[in-house]
Amino acid sequence: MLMAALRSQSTQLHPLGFTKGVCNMQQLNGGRAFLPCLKAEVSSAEYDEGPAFASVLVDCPGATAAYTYQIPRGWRVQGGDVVEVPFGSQVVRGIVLEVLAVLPPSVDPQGLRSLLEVVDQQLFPKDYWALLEQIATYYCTPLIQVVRTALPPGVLGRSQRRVRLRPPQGIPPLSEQGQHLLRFLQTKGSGDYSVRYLQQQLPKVQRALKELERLGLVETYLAAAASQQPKRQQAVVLLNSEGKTLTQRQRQILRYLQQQGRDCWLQEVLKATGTTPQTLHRLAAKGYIAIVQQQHCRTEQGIAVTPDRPKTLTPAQATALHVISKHLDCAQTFLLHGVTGSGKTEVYLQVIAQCLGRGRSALLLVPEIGLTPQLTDRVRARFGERLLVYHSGLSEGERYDTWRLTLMPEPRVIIGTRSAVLLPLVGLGLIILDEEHDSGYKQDQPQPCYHARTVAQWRSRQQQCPLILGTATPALSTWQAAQEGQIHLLSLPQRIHAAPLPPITIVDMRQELHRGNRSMLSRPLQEALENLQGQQAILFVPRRGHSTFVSCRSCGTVIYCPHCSVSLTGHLFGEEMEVLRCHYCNYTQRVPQRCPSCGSPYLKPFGGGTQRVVRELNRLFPQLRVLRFDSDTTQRKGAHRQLLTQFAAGEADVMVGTQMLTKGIDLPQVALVGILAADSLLHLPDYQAAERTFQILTQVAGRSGRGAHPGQVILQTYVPDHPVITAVKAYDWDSFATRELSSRAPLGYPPYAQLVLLRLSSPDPEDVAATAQAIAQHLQRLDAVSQGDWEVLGPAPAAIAKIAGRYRWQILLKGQSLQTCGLSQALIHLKAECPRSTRLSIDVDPLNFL
DNA sequence: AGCACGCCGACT
DNA sequence: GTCGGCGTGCTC
Repeated sequence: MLMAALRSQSTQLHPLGFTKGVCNMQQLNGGRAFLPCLKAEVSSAEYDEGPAFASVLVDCPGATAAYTYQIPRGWRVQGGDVVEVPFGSQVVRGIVLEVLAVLPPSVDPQGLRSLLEVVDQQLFPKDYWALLEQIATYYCTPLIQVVRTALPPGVLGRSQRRVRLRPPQGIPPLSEQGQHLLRFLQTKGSGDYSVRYLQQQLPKVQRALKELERLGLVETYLAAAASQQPKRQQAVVLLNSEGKTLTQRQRQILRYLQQQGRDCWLQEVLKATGTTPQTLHRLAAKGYIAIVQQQHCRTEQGIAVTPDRPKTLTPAQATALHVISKHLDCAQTFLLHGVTGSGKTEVYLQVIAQCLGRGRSALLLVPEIGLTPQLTDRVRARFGERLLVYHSGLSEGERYDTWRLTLMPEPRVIIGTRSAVLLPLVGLGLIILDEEHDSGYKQDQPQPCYHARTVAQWRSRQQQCPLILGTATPALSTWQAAQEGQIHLLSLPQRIHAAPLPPITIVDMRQELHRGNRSMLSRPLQEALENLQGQQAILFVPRRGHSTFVSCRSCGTVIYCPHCSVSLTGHLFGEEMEVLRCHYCNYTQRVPQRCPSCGSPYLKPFGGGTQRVVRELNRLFPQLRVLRFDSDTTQRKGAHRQLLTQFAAGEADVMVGTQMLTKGIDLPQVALVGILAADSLLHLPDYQAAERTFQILTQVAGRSGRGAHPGQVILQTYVPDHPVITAVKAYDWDSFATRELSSRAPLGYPPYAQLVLLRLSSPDPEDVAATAQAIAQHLQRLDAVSQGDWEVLGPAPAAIAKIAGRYRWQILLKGQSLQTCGLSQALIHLKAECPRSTRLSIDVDPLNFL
């Protein structure tokens, strides 16, 4: 309740507290921008108007309300400032919500403490703050947690308690633990550790620490939170390019600077002109150049690509572009529904160009950055230095700098994953979600469990700019909204150059078995592989190592993870050595020699993971060169790109891979796509199984025949008559969507209702079960539920009943619009009802039910 | 998250 | 009696 009051209050007050959000922007420098400066000058004379207090949102779990602090005399503090404050025995950071002239009556003046430091300023443009509050409200997440996910690393963060050795002195008698700890500190490195680390490494550290501290052998101290700072480098500024007293060398340097037409990094000049720092300093002394410290932005630099020009559009592309460009000032959402290979990207690029031309930035969201190097390259080729890339794989420095750059209104193209929708993005004029159906846009791990599409829709409304959702296989909710007219539907029904979609052949695997073919590769697929004739093939195996579990052929026992209730998956290390690994917690063990249950030696991997397919291929077609493309082989940084490049260059004939193959890969030489086990997707325990299957199969099929060759697709299944399979075969999106929607309506599944999933977990199986029961009962008593607007399903153990030693239960809520029924507040307060051992997470509009 | 405070079981 | 386990509650 306090939080709610605070929130509504602060929303009203913010316009006073927040300034424009962008401060002293340095001028751009040859396409290279500099970061906004960090700290405003503090002058004691001007702000001497009596006591002031700051209401601070503290970055500390369990502290969701705001706390009031004294602002030291002469400090200039505003809403949105990041500050460091004392909090209990620690020092933490927080955000100033508002500045108060009088102390709220609820705060005891005796216990009042002061701000310690202003760490950062002007990070929250007014609109941006409103967006974060909207996310917090909609996704039932404390505001501070939303702020924490939105800010780049190194802005928040807390101090840590550390220990260090004091100068050596006589060693008095010590307890066993004391000796142990002292020896640990002395032998390992500097003898300076965080208490947290020591607690993980050694038993009973607390006690031993106190002992050593009492005897003066060690001291503990509070280390400040690690801050990111803009990086500074020496730069050369040209002041005067003409002069009489110049040497040959000096003239050459000045000419170079003149040609560049911008400030250059000192290192860059040295390298380019082959000169020495002394020469440059001599030029500076003569007044021709200045050498200054400037901020250097750590933004991801792509490999150099040859510039690219806009392409001629097909009539359908041209129509789509024309319609969108008439709405560049409207908060209109478009569904760009284009079959695979229909040239959606070219439409994006040309809309982006128009947006930039109007001086506004464009945000291009992709499901996973590593999977779309081709798209990134194309954007870079078209827009060069205006491109910024943002995703969680960047270094902390890169993320910090890129984040700050988007505070400046300079028009840019930002390409990024889900989290990029949370960038401040001042001057935003266009948002594009490529592959909008992809579930990678939904966060389901830490709260807020936001969907990038939902947040993008809010931003589009806030900024009065268009939002383009592009895909060949829309999410059903998107499709439904388009049918109802809330979204403007734009179709690209044909491939570029009117290339046909590859025909799909369905192979009934039951008959294959009947005919005595026990291989994972059906005869038609084997024949197609034999007849590749220099062209390339992709074999798709749903899910990594799906059903490569190890089972005993004698008694049927399957080896499971001791921590999670999932079977372990076999992995090849080198040639033969099999290792078993858990997909959830990464527990790893060797394959046992004998079955742990019956002792039989016939313990064998089962089913067809990517590795087994590769082995089978090698056995049947030793002449074919095979590449494996899954999360094992693409873990290294840049491995995605490397594998794709290798394949594109024709260094392999067949690529065997998982889901990753479905995404944005454009390989003209692929003439054959084989789908090995379509069924395992269809039968997942999930109401979206049909939708997902249709999407994945259609996307994979679309990888074929993108070049001059027509291409073909062979789809293996045990249920050839399943409506999803027949719809995929016919490329009949409309009838599939209609059918699927009409089956969801009576069950009250989205888009006909809203779902909220409560996930509970605890190391104690009885604790979770009991808590889940208690919460479900509590929910039953709420007005929205007892009046029948909302339904409580469960509690039930989760499909994966245990992950990383925690037992999991869930409760599903189903109803109409969470926002209007007053349930959100009740959900937020549920956390307080859980015992410490159980964790509760609230997932609004969940997509992942495992 | 830390950290203090406080209430029960096994020892000098 | 006290030391030391960890369950509960608070931090402006």
